[in-house]
Amino acid sequence: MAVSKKEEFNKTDIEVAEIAKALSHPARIKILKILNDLDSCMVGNIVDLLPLSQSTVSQHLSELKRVGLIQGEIEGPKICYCLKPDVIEKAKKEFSKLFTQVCKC
Amino acid sequence: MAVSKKEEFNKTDIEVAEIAKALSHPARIKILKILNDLDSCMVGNIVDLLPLSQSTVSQHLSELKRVGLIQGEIEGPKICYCLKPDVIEKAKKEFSKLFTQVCKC
DNA sequence: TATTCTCATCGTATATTTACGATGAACGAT
DNA sequence: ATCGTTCATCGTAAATATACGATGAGAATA
Repeated sequence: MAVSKKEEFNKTDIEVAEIAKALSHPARIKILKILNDLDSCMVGNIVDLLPLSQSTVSQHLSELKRVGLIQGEIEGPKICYCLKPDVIEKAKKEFSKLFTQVCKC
Repeated sequence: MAVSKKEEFNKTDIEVAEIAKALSHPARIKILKILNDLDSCMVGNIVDLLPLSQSTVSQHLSELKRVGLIQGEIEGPKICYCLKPDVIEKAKKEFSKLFTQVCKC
């Protein structure tokens, strides 16, 4: 695509778009729900619940981690992933604000 | 990417992901805001407010139209685009539900 | 009818995303 | 020290997204 022009927009719009991008695949939506449901949050557990390979799931986790919606902590040979409620809360507010702003109400 | 596996997820997650995808570019976020601000909503007006070519803007409008967030009505040689508040309202609720569900609160 | 305006679509180039298997690093257990 | 487990990353292939200019269709206007 030649050259991206995303940076030419305002910071808030870019931020919301980034979060939206992280949520733009059903696997990532489901991962968030899984992390909310499970106590233990090994990658293997998540892989078992998705129709995707381990490496693909790992990529999806990276994308969610990139925007800060989740975090991973090393726990021996395993990695414990979990939600970051403060970031999710912030995202919730930003989306709510956007929709309200744009909803003529 | 070999073959997409998106259809293998549940319908609700796919729907939310689709809306998120439509919101995953700052140009499209801005277009929603522009449509909310302007009375007249010709494509040309939108193009003037974005750092993108007419054809690119047209593609972004198509994506928003595809998921139903906006609609376009022919008005002579022009096309009047406008928001679809009911769909936006629905999207707002779905995102709110997702974040609440996933926020441990 | 010819011209102009408005916009979608086509063709194209390049970037990014999605998917997988293979590999290797890090760690615990034997 | 070796082995098994766990996971990220690499390499790769194919699909999709982003961007543009060119073209053409449709409608109003001259």
